[in-house]
Amino acid sequence: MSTIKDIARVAGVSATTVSNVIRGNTGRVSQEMIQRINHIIDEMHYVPNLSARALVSNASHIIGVINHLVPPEVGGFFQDPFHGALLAGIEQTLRDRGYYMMVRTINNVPELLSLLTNWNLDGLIVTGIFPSDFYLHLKSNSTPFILIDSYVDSENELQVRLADRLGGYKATRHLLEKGHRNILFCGPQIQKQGVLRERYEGYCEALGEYGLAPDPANIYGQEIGIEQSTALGRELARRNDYTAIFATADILAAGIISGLFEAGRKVPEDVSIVGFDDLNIARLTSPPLTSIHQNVVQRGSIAAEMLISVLEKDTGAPRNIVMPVSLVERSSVRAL
Amino acid sequence: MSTIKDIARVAGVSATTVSNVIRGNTGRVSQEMIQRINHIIDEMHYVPNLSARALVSNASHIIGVINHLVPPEVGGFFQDPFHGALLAGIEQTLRDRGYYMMVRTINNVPELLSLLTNWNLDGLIVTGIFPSDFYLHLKSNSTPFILIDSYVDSENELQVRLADRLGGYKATRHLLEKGHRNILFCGPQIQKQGVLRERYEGYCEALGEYGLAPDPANIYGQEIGIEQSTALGRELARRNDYTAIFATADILAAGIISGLFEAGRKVPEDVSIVGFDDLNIARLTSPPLTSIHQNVVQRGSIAAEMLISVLEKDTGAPRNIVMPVSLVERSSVRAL
DNA sequence: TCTAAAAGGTTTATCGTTCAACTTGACTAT
DNA sequence: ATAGTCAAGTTGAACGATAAACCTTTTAGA
Repeated sequence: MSTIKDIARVAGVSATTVSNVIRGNTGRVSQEMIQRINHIIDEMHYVPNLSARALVSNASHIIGVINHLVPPEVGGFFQDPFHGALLAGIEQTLRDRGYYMMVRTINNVPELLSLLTNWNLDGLIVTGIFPSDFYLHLKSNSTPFILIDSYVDSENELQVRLADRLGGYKATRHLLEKGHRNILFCGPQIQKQGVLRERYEGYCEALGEYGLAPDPANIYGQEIGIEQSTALGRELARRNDYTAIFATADILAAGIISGLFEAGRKVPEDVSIVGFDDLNIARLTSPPLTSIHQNVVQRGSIAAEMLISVLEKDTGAPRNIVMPVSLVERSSVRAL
Repeated sequence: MSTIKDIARVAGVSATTVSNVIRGNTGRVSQEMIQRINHIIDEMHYVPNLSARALVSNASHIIGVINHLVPPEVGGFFQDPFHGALLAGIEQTLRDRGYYMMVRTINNVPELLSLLTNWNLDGLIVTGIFPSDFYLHLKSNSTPFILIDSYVDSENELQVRLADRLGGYKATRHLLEKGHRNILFCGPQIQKQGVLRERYEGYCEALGEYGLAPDPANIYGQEIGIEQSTALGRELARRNDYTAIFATADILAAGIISGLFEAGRKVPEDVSIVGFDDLNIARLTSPPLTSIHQNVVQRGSIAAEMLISVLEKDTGAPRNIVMPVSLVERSSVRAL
């Protein structure tokens, strides 16, 4: 493997000059020399050693992608299709912009801190739900970070949010417009705040517009694992005082459909259902799932882009984006 | 951020001694000093800078996970559930063994080479189907690598293969035993060699045992994207000279089921189907899918483990593993 | 008493880059 | 003629760690 000194020797200049050419810092280098050096670099297949560069310049060009608390029932981070789509977008953008990506599951604060110091990470993309002490440690560290699905109530914090409330509203409103009145709400435990809370509020708002109030018996705080969601489907097959379901995640919806099917209930003939996320899986259920669409790949991509803007001191770039949602109609909802 | 010198100063020893303690190279350090240094390290929240270590020791403790040619129709690498499961296993093991993971999509040879020199990667886990010139470049480089789903005919090459032929055989045999005689084979273009070829050969072998020969009209070289697979389902709904389908990937099977459903054909009443991989999605289809199971997460984990064994000079470790397959019966096959 | 080995370190060079501070020669302006 | 400017570099220290070679002091044995 050739080093910058090898190139310098062949070109008959100092390493600094080569370094300047490589980094486009060519103010003090003649045109011929630039050509010459670039040619030699190609010839010798020279590639800069980024560990060395990271050491001296204290910037690694590595972005860490960390995650926490993606439920093991969905197979953890990498097997969760939502996070898969997110990663696809993140990776694409980081590659295009010349950054490397280091993905890591973080279980506790020391792991977080060692990740940061170990590699001089330029920045961090934070996915999954993070406990607040993680957030505090991130704040007190100088490494810039952007939050994706862990919301913080601060306009100044870098984050890529989603119009979750509107999504919940649109899903419910759609079912109401199709004539449904008794609509179940299924989603992981609703917290005081966060994604789920917002979707729930959208659900309540839509009901309100039709003069309906949420009935506690219609709220299922269900985890989105496969076992749990199919089990929920079978359980729901035993009730028949409702005609529709709003599931706050496609994988949950898919499980419910499967559970209902096993119990002999048909979608949409017997039960209508609307999902959320519009992941690939929404097109693979039988019937294909009507869902609230969000562009997850793009969301990852935007997160990466925003973080890089901050790293590269583009102060005009937005710090807090709310991505839109839309309803995608397929075949899982029937008009009454 | 404190450095090794800060620790050394506080402890009143040289940096080398601290370095020795950190790396457990404690032959020449007194017990009291070890305690003292460890205590100071904790106190000062010292974490070694791994770029510096990588630079001097020419070993980074980073393992690259590279992929190529995962069809965009399935959403690329990260959105493909097979590769997601693989990554889950890889990441888990790498973390446990103290390695970092750098995931990167490689589109051409220069990208491959720069990845290698940039970071002094300790090793490479290669996923996805790789063209042969990639393989040649990998061979000529000194970085150890292990292949997962790109087979090479060499007992000496590090790889984690699957009993694909047996899988194809078991799937087909199962359908035959249930009384099916006209069985379609659906899978991405069958090559002269590789995974698909082997599954196809297993299919032929099982047919042969029942005195049947594969009928070219029954072979569908279908890509596994969502659009294509649901389209195939609709297309297959127009034929009715068969009773069963062997789909060589669960996502393909799921699409076919969905397409058949749209066209009004029922699984398993009208058509039986067996998938391959037994991914999470196999439990979410309606009906749940009978599939050939492989432990993908474990496969990733084993690959990481094998690579690390090589890195750490464990010469006794196996170099070439073939993982088992088994049939998992769910509800997508009906006995005739 | 003297020597050898063991215990417990230290010193110095080095990894491949970058960065701040110099240098050198040619040209320009007065 | 002489200072001043500019183009086109060079030099040497640093980044944070590791590795090889070296150095003391203490202890044991003959």
